[in-house]
Amino acid sequence: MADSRKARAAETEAALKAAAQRVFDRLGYLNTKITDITAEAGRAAGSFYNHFGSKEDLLESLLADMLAASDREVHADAAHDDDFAKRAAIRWHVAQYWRFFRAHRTVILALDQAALVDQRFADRLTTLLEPDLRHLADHFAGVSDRPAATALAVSTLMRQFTHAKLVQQHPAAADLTDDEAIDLLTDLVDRGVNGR
Amino acid sequence: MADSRKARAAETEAALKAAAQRVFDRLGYLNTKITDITAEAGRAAGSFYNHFGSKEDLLESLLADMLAASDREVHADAAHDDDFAKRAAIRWHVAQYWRFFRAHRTVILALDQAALVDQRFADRLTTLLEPDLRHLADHFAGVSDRPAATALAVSTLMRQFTHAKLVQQHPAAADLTDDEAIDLLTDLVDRGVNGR
DNA sequence: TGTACATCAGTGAACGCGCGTTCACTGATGTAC
DNA sequence: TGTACATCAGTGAACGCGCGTTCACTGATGTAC
Repeated sequence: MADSRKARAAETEAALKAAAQRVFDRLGYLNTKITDITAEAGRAAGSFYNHFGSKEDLLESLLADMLAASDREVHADAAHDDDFAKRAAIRWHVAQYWRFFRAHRTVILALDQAALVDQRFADRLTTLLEPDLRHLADHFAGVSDRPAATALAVSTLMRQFTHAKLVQQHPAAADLTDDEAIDLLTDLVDRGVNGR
Repeated sequence: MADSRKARAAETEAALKAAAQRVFDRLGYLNTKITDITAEAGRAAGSFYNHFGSKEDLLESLLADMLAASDREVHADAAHDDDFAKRAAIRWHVAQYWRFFRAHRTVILALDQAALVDQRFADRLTTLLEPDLRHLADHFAGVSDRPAATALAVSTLMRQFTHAKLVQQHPAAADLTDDEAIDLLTDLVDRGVNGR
């Protein structure tokens, strides 16, 4: 076969990415050394640099994968109800976020950690999240007199609560099923803005 | 004077702590090198180890200071209304948290960063925050059927929104005064649990 | 189809930078007599 | 009160560890003729 070399390279690159995710999960992005990743992937240390310029570069690559997957997921969904006066519309968005976080938590957390020590990543992340936040703010425009700030509050609430439950496995949320957690958040937001 | 030596040592230690806070503010805890701190304090690198065993040790010391200050602040306050069916009681707690975060933000953020890469700090932090969370959960007991999870959600909301506004200076919250921010959070929580 | 050479992915030992940490030294302060 | 010695805070050059990064080498795959 004329391109088994390219195939081998692609295989190694994929193996490094997969290994990176497992190690990030175990040690956290910041605590992970290049050689942790290559060891987990069963390759030599030098191999890493055939595929990525640095750990940050690899993370960028994982981010690109996540965004591609996210685009696919969003387009797969039918047009959604955006009337936040209705509880059901709010619940749909909360559930959407919950699923997204659950699917991509390793990369999301790695990005958070990278943003903490690297201003470039912090700016990058803000820019990436901005459209989602604006989208949320649009939904709040009909039901709140401060849609932008409310959207920010609600998105931070979802982000952190999801993190507490799914990553920290915080005892205060331990006995909630996913659906119960989604309902709890939905109620807080629905009543919080609709005053029901 | 018989103890001007002790006084000098105490002065240097205080200078190192103050310098550390300024540098943490500027670079973040994780990005700060020991020599950044000693340089900021105008001392030699070796001087650091006369007072602290490590950067973590210094942070522990700042944490102790913060807890002492926090105890004083709490005791200075008169007994507060704990009936969360009343908006005023909720607002008092939100405002209290806001003030605390504003006063101690540098140390709180440093602790967050330390917890990210050091499990010891993460556990430490969870243990330290546990009483506050329980306190909050008690207040929610009368108005929510899931007081523990609600307390967690509300505390993460306050933590992150305060962070977004006071640290990131997020554009979506830029035009809010402190009082407006506190009112927005109060409304979300009050309506969110009391369904008004 | 076979042979000779070129290219490429992968290897891992070695290099070197950054930074935490040490330690012999200084000068000032405290103590003993 | 004065002198001699001890103690201590602070100094900064030097040391060494950890880890990112390089690079000469290997063996396999692709290409030219």
